[in-house]
Amino acid sequence: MSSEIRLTPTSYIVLGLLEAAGEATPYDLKQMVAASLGNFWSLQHAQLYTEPERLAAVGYLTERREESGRRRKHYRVTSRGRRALREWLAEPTDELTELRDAALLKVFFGADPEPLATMQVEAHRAKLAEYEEIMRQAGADLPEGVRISLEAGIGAERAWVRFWSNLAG
Amino acid sequence: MSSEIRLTPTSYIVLGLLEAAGEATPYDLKQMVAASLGNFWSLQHAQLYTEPERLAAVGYLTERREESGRRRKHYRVTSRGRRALREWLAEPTDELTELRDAALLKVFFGADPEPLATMQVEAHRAKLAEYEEIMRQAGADLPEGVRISLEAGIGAERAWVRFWSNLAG
DNA sequence: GGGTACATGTAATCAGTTACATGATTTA
DNA sequence: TAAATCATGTAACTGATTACATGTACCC
Repeated sequence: MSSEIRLTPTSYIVLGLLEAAGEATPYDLKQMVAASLGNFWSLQHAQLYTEPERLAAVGYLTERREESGRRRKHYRVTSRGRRALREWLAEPTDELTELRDAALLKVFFGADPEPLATMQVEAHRAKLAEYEEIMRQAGADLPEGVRISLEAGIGAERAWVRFWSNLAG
Repeated sequence: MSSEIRLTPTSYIVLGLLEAAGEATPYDLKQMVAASLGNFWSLQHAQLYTEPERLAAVGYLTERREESGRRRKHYRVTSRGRRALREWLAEPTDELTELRDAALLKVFFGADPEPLATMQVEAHRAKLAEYEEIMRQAGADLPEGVRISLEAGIGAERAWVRFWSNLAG
């Protein structure tokens, strides 16, 4: 086994999800992503097939393929994978995420803000409501990290609603 | 000239910057990006060489190469390019940007929030201060879209500072 | 005039996206 | 049982990143 690859955020997502699940197929991963993480960091389903393969090839995961029927692939984190995940988790980062907001990009280049603001206020309000609903329903039961992330999402959405509302006149 | 390519945000950034500049070399574009846009949507410098080429190949830009000396390439938007840009600007979007924040991802997967929060508060405070300084110095002279984008950045940074401060205990 | 930093560009690689394909289940 | 939808996977493509490489100007 060739032994070095660069670990990307996608890698850590796969490692993190598998660590939580014990064992999972790419489709399971897809479900998990859709359930919560996907709100702030979505992935193409194809990546959930290729990334585990990449990780398994260098010993971060084991792969077990069903012999009959659907011949699904089941993955598990190895101790090497667990170590990599723990190291990543233990290392804080001062990296700042960029906004990379398409609507804002248009404004930057001179688009009329009004129609954008109208659409964006609505979209962000909907997203905010969705988050708040999840928080109301499940807030107390969520793992701490997940709940905190949700709070971050709520904070960000509120900021966006405020921003675009101001522009909508 | 083969006539269809997909226009990405990168494409519109190049078109938008060139439209503002009249004529520019990739290096000029790099400077422009660094000056303001890069704060919320950065690009690799190599993209500022390859993307204009891509756009020129299908008639969105013209390319003029210096005959002597550095043989720089100078680009200009064609009417086709201008039309594409205008259409993109005129079309509002309800697309919501994902957070995709590396620090938050760690929290999501169970990292200890404290050290992360400490680092992040500091980094976001610094960024916020930088934005506010730009606003103080140049705010009044900035093109409207640029100023509005800057305000968005300030709003977002404030939200992050608030969020991470809460976590830093 | 030798070093250092800025300027300019191309090539190679790779992660991520899109497209394609087929098998299994549910539903009408 | 036909149609639609969900589940599962691979292949091809391409945009973006990384790495390399050289030219030009400025400074000590």
